[in-house]
Amino acid sequence: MKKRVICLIGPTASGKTEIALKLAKRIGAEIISCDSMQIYKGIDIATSKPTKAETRRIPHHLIDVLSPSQEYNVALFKKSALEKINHIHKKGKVPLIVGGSGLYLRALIDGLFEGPGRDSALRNKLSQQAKKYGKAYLYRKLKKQDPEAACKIHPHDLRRIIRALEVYKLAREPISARQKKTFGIRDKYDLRIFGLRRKRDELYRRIERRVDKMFRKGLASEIKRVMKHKISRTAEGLLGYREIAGYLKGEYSKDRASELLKRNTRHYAKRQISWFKNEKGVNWIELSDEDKSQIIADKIGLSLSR
RNA sequence: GCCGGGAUAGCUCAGGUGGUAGAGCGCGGCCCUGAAAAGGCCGGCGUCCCCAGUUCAACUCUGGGUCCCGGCA
Repeated sequence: MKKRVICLIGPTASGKTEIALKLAKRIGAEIISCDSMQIYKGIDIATSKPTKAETRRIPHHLIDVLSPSQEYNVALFKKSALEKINHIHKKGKVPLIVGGSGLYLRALIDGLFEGPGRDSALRNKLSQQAKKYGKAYLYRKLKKQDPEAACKIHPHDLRRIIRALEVYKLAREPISARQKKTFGIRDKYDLRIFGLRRKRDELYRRIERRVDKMFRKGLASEIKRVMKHKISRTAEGLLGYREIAGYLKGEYSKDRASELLKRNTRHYAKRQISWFKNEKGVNWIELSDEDKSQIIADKIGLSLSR
């Protein structure tokens, strides 16, 4: 009999954390965070982490493990998530994977191609070339090496062009060929995926309320603290980092920073919605403002026991 | 009150010897496999302030209004 793995996904501010805690309690689960930013220590407000009291009640994994100066990526996530799943199963408990990093989740359940990791020196070299000769130069190169990948990648999408060239150079095989050879845990476990959905305007209102709350809780001083130390490229992408840094440097007002953060978070939520739409096998749960998280958690729990 | 400047997409603004108009942002949609809270792509019929005149044709010219912004009183 296959062991069970449960996933809870949804866009930012959809209410994952709260429902996950209640569900975990009900079914005796331990939570694995599927989140590229909650992995970082010292960034709590900006990432809306569960509180210390909450993580004491329900064991959480892959939260607070890296310093913001360290890089993180899908491959690292996948590896440690697999370990955690095993570890939790051995304890006779059920792993509950919760988060909004869509790529991470997909890489975990459908697999990540076996490829060379990033090579910073090579990437630097390539991006220098792009600056010197233009993106089109690199794109033409890719077209010659790997026409299939070039076909999928937009000529302006420099990041993906570079990655494809990087893989070709290091692996001596096109990325498009490698990407076909992936396997994940979809069939290995009894996988149940639940997705949270809300009406667009309600979700956006929740985002705005959450950002206001972050400011009240001291978002600005948290970012100020983070800015004092070296920060990795990954952590730098955190929503709130650039927006608050601009305010702290005196480029614009606090209100403007809040406005920007709200807008950028809305854009982010939209991208998540787009991404999750293509996720296979999701049981979507339509939520509204009136729904209580306990009742939703109970519903999910009930559907799992049938 | 006088003298300038302005009124065009949700917002900020371009524009045109008269042939019904664009950019950025927002907003909406989408793509995505080692930076993913990142990165990329696509989408514009809108009373061109109102009224009258000239004209085959006015958002564009002329006259008269209305409102806004400067300066001077």
